[in-house]
Amino acid sequence: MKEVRVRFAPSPTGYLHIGGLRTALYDFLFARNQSGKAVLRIEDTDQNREVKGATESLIATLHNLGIDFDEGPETGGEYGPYIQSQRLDLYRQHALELINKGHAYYCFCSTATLSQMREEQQAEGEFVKYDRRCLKLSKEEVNARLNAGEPHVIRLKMPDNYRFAFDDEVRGHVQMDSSQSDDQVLIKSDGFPTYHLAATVDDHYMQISHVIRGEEWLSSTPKHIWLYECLGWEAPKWVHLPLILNTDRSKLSKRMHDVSVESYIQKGYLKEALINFVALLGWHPADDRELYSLEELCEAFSLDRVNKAGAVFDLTKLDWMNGQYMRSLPLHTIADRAKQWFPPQWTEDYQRYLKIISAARERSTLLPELTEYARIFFKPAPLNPEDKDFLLAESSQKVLQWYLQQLTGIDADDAEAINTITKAGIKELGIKGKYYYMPLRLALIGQAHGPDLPTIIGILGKDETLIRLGAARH
RNA sequence: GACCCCUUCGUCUAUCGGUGAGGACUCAAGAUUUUCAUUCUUGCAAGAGGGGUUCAACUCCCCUAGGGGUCGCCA
Repeated sequence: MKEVRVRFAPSPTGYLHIGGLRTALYDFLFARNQSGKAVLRIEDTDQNREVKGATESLIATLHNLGIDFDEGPETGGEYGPYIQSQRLDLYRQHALELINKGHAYYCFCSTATLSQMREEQQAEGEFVKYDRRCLKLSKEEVNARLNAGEPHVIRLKMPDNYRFAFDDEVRGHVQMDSSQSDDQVLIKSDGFPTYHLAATVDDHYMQISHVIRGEEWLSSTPKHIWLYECLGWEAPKWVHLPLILNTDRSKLSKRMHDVSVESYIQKGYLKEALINFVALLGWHPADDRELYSLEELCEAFSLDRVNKAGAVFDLTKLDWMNGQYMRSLPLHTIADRAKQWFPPQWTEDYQRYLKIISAARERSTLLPELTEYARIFFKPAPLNPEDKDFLLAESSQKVLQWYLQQLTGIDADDAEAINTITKAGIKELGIKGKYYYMPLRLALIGQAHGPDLPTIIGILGKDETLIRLGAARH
């Protein structure tokens, strides 16, 4: 069997789209699963849309997520260059070849002419497509206008009355009539190729075995198939992934959702959760398992379990999953990832910082929430009036007084000893439940709810514990 | 509008002709916990509609409806 080679081919227009992440991930998983190669190719053929630095940030984001490509602009490889703007000659060469074979032609129509033509077709209720007026130009006239330096494009001549049929790996057999395909522009007037030409040429030379892309490409697949035929190349296998959807079931867009992967990372989502969650949007193994690491996904992934229907991007489940990873990942991993949200002084004492993260991760969904939970250990939360009154009550003061005395002879890290005196206090004072615990928690952290006493005291340390207890006494 | 794709709980999904249609998220109730969180248990909730084929259809076929995608010198 032919070696599996797939490519992820984003345009450097600013950020990694959630849909792009899913495609990149499936490319990666499929390649790994099949012991094939995953190629990263930058499709920067639209000079108007290109954003400076986008390529670098795209590569960095993918790398940070652990999705590393075998070949690409930064890693190199034997099929480079992997940036389309560096392969312009190759595209032009094949466009010319198509013209020579009679499969493509020069077109001098201006955008104004074209839009007028389209308006008329629209008004007539016709299928909107190029009317081929430049195909009728004589060779002499074409050459004359070319020599005169007239702006022009090169168009692909689609066949008439042709039935395109192909087998899509997820959709099965798909058929389309050539009458629905426009004479696509192959080379733009600025000399750059369009996606259709560039991708086809590159996929061929990079020996791509499976073209994995979003369903939005399904209807232009006939154009690509035709290009392969005209160029005399063998077409790859087609894999059109279901779309990721907005809540209203339209294609996921930034109008309705945050769609940039970077922004989810900035919000404090963990890459493990993001990857796990996105992997399950459109693919699912046969069993009921929900939690998968990247490695496990590589092991389990297969194209034949990719769904046909689009999947709504549901943050609620992502949040749940993130919480799962907040608790299950190694403590130091969470601690390191959370660091950027913490003031430097809060992490100086690393052992103490770890204790804080350990307590806080149980109660957090996103990374920045850890900082909020940590706050109470550096400065008690300000008491609200009711809590203040509660703390002033006679029984509360008794608890505080007693606890303060008992604690003096105890090690703050000795959880067992703390539990012992805590229980002893209940017996001794005859105060229990919220009347016992609330004053202590209020005095120690300024709020009625939170971690258990040994945890709080262990983090605070003995000195600080005594100070806070003392400060609450009147 | 034309063409193409899609259709199981609110959401992500399992099921590849024979199931009380399963799991997860959400939500509700309960248990655990001094509290919060976690965790556990239970519950609510689905085959778009109509025809076929078959002893048997969520599963195969057809029609209808609904949703989506595409129709750029953007990808």
